[in-house]
Amino acid sequence: MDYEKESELLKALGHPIRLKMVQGLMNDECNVNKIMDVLGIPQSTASQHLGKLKDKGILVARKDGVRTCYKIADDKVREIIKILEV
Amino acid sequence: MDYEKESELLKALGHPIRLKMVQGLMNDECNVNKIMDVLGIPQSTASQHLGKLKDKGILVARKDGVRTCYKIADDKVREIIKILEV
DNA sequence: TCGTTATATCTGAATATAACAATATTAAGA
DNA sequence: TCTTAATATTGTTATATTCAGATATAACGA
Repeated sequence: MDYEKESELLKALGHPIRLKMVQGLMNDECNVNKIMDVLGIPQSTASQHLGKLKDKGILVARKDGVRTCYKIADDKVREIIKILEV
Repeated sequence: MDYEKESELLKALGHPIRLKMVQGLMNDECNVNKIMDVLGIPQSTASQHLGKLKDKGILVARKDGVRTCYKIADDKVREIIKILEV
């Protein structure tokens, strides 16, 4: 196991807002605007958390005009979320 | 899902030393002294990390005379480690 | 081009975490 | 009781994270 890498992954998931974001993306892709509304947080805060999730390879971003759609990029992450959902 | 609680769990696992500790405890229980030697870190550092893992309910401690044996207390944690090991 | 919308980046203050030496505590044996 | 070994706690310093306002950038329609 690459302890540095995997612990970074866990740390990135280890924040309530980011955990909500990732779980919310388990089913559908979503844009920052929508995520921001659902979570009730300022736009810059949402963007920063999404940026961190992207940096760690948890999410990938796809540009669609002005919008940015994020989705889960790592199957390990999906499995971890499922375990926590039980 | 209790986002606060689960994200605290992930955050506690999200440190290379703590991840190594928990993985090392997947098979056998272990005392601080041994863990410290294996990881090559000062005793106080090891104790603090173990303390945090205990606080978050990831490990339980059992006193055996002067020794303290830690073991994994949470099956979700075992599953997460297994996923990361693949 | 201008205005608007969506998103990202910058910035600084507040807070949290990390490391580790020093010290305290506790248990067991001489 | 005195010593020693194992572990926990405390204090300090360095570093990282979080939040949110301000600002920048980019795409689109009028």
